[in-house]
Amino acid sequence: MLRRDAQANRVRLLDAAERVFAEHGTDASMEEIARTADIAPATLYRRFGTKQALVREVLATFFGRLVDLADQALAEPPDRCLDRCVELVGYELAARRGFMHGMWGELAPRELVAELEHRIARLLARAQAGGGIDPHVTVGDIAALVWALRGIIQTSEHVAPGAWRRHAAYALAGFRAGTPQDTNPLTPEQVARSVAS
Amino acid sequence: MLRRDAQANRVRLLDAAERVFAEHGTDASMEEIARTADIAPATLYRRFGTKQALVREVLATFFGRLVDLADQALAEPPDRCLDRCVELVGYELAARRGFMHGMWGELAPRELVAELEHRIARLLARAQAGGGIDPHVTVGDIAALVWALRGIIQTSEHVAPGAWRRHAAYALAGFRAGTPQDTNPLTPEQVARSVAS
DNA sequence: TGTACATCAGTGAACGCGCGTTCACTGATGTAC
DNA sequence: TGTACATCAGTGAACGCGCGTTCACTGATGTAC
Repeated sequence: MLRRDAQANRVRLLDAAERVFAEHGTDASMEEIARTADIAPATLYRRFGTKQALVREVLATFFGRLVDLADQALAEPPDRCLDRCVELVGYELAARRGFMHGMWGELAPRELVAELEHRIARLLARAQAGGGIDPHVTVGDIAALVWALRGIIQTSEHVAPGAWRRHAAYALAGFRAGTPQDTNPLTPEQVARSVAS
Repeated sequence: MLRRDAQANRVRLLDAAERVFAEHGTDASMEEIARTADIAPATLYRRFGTKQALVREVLATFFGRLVDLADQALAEPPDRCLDRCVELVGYELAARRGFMHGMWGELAPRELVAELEHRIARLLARAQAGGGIDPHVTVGDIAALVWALRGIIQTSEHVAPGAWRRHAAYALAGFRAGTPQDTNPLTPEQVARSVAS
């Protein structure tokens, strides 16, 4: 059990870390976080041990929010639930642009990611059963859409805000239309010739 | 005019830089690049002045390749040229995963980016005129698709290789189908309530 | 073709800065009586 | 309720490492004759 003052500072530090990371990415220095919280850097270390542990903790609450959003979307009717989930997640990502930097893949909390995938599977099944989504769409395709939005937001949100919404709309339209056979795919030889290795 | 030995080393250094950056991202150290080229770090500085200049130069050849790919795609018939362009660019991005890290937006060569946008505009016009692409699709939408593929490749290429190809196919299907009116958009209040700021 | 010299290339070692992290110490909190 | 003490919190200063960058010097190349 933490002492009262320690607990209060812990909350302030987490708060500062979330804000700083969300804005400047996880490359932001521990010193900046401490300064934002108006607490000495050494205290930050007393509470979280290492920077990695701090990042992990902030990411955990972030993924927790994503899971919440997926739950909200599950309450929508089949023809809207998937769209709603994508939209909510997009807004969340856009509000936390800094988190997009680098690959937090390794620091992501395993259980929460699994949790999220589970919700997405349910959403997708629901949308395929009664929402007109192409049965060939997989959970991986939905995950890819999320990473896609992440990429758009990271790259261009400051210059073309809202571009991710248009992209999501077209991707979802594609999920409904299905993909035609690729009648003229590139052969591996063509790829090798065009793309120097 | 560079001396013969200097010119040769310059090429070797650029080569090493491209390979190292492509694999480990532009966070890779100058020391590693020098080691890869089997040349002393100080020489790297004699040739390129700063790390930023080196990155800039490597990125320029990268964007040059993208422009080339767009040109290749322009030779295809209207119903295939856009798909082909996206496919080629995707392979190129996947082959240079390291470049995806961080935002090279500021270091990207302005003229080549403009050049690329110009080709994309021509490709899009061609595809809209005779290739069945929704007239509402903009150049920004195509750019967003590229950033989207970038995001997917950066995040998941190592765990789900080829996911970007499926995503591209669905997005392009959406570009053909067009987006329906969003009959039930989230209000700003709903967004604010769901996405804590 | 051979030689002498000026020029610029290559380089090992060191510098400086930022940043994650730790130390040694002072101060606040909670508990036992 | 008041006091004494043990425990853990907070902190300014310093440490160490990685990395971009520079220095001072030796060595190769090209050119003039």
